[in-house]
Amino acid sequence: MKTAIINLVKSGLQRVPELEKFLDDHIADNAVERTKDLIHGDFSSNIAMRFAKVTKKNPRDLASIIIKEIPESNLVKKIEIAGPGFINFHMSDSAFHKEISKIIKTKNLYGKSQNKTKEKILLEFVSANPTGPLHVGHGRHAAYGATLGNILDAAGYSVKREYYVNDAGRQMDILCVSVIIRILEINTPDIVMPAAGYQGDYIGTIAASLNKKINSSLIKVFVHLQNESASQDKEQFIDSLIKSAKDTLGLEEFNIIKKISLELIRSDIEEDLKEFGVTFDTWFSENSLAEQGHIQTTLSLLKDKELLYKKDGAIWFKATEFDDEKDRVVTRENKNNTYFTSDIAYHHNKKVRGFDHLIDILGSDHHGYIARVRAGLVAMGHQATDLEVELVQFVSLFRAGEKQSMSTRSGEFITLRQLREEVGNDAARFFYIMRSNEQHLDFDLELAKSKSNENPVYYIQYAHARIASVFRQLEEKKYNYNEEIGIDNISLLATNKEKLIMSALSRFPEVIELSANNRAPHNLAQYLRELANEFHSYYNDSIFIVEDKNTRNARMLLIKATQLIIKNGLELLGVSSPKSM
RNA sequence: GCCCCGGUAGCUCAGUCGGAUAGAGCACAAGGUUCCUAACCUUGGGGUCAGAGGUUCGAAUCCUCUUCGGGGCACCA
Repeated sequence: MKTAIINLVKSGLQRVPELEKFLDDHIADNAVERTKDLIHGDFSSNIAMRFAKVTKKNPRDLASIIIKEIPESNLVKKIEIAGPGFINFHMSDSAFHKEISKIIKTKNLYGKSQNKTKEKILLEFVSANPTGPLHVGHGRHAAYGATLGNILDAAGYSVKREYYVNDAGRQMDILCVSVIIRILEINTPDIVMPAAGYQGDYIGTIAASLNKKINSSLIKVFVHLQNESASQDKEQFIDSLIKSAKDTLGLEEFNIIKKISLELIRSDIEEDLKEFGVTFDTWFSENSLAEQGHIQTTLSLLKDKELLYKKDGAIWFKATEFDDEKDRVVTRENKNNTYFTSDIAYHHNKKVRGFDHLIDILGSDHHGYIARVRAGLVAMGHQATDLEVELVQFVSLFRAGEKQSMSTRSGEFITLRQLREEVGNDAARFFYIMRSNEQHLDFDLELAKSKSNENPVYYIQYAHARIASVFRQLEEKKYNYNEEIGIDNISLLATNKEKLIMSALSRFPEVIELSANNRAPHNLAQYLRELANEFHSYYNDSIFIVEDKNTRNARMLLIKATQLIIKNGLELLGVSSPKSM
């Protein structure tokens, strides 16, 4: 609907000689917006004010020149100049009626782009280290990423979702040692988990499920452990434990325990997310990059480009040549590559796999990392704009006004699973995305749990359920819903409430477009609340199941369309649409 | 010290490349159901858009400075 108005404005511009040259300007594409107040019509354009200066004309005069050139359309009832030079469009009733029958006919396709003509996007999100269960912070990433993916899909992008599994590096060794200690603990209960190990109960669960025989050589690890002195650095201590475990068990045995532990945790995360309605097209292993030689290829490519140098025994990448603030180590003094090296290879690999645009969803604490990854990507021959990073701010969990702690190592965090069990998937999904991702989120457990009017999820779901209930009532009263009669009599929808709700419904495609462009699912959440509000208001104002067959079917058609949009919208948010509550 | 995000009603937050009288929910006050679910609706009060300058026809929105809160500035990930 909005596109139609934009096209009208453009064809008006086209016939004004001094404005013709601005036709392709982005100003023309963004010159039309919904009005806040219906006394200004349905759509409004500020185009005359925008071009007043370059044409040296009074905005109102320019507006009248443009209006004269705008072609007739049966969508538009009236065009008028208002205020300092706005061009206001009052839509005809039939324009809205057409939109409603379009919703009814296209059903769940309404508002969604049919052909995937836009960029191929790789959306990477969550990517939490597989060292323990997801906590409530990861939940926000999961909800935001999944919803954004759905919305981008709906807006016509081809989207693949990916989870990057950090299955290489030191923290995996720490995980493995933590598991070994819990295995030893089964026969040696007084053994102590070092401070730098993973403390969570799930480590014990893994140890128990491994069902490993106690190898007598493991006692050496135990002895080593007993020698822990209070003065020793806890990070150094765990490193020496890792070394001694590898030596006594042998690398092969150590890696078996590591691999099994990793897969147990990773598959648990996958299951957790799946239950949350969040699925991925690929689970990309960091380790596979090294195994398939991508890290070496990357390093030698950078070397060939003379972008690497040695200093202090380490190998550095000239990140400063690509707008990073300092050069970065790719290979440490101990010959191990850094995490950053994997990331260069990884992001290069994403491009090689044929994606036009890469979106990474990261925690806001990673913002300092962006410039460096982008530098790596550009060094590998790609565009700086190929990589887009969306930052998600932290989640604070509140219970009875008290802030809950969230530290992974200590094991005292609230998991995503616990949250879902407590408040339910629907409330969790909605609460996570109802605020802008750039905003710190105070997640109020009591509120999310409350089955009351304080909870915005139920407000929207209730609108959907109420409509289902009206259809049930219709049957009980022995009436049939006839869609054709409804469409034939759609012009009977003419009350103020009906106009308001039709206007709200016709906004849905614009909201999808807006949410996609702004990477802002909360826009959609807010829209659904407004739509539900229009419906509840209509419900209280009007009787749908009336005697007159024509009016009855027209109204049922309208609320059917409303139900469709609410369902489509909630589906994008990953929230269910109950038929009764 | 440098960088990123934020500061909008009592509380939690929306606010579309800058647009018309700054909005919503909760809370508060007053009403509404012989009729399709009251998990609902209607009405009302409530604002130095953190502060100060600037840009212009027009600023919550853009620029500069100040201030407060969160985060980041590794041969960790």
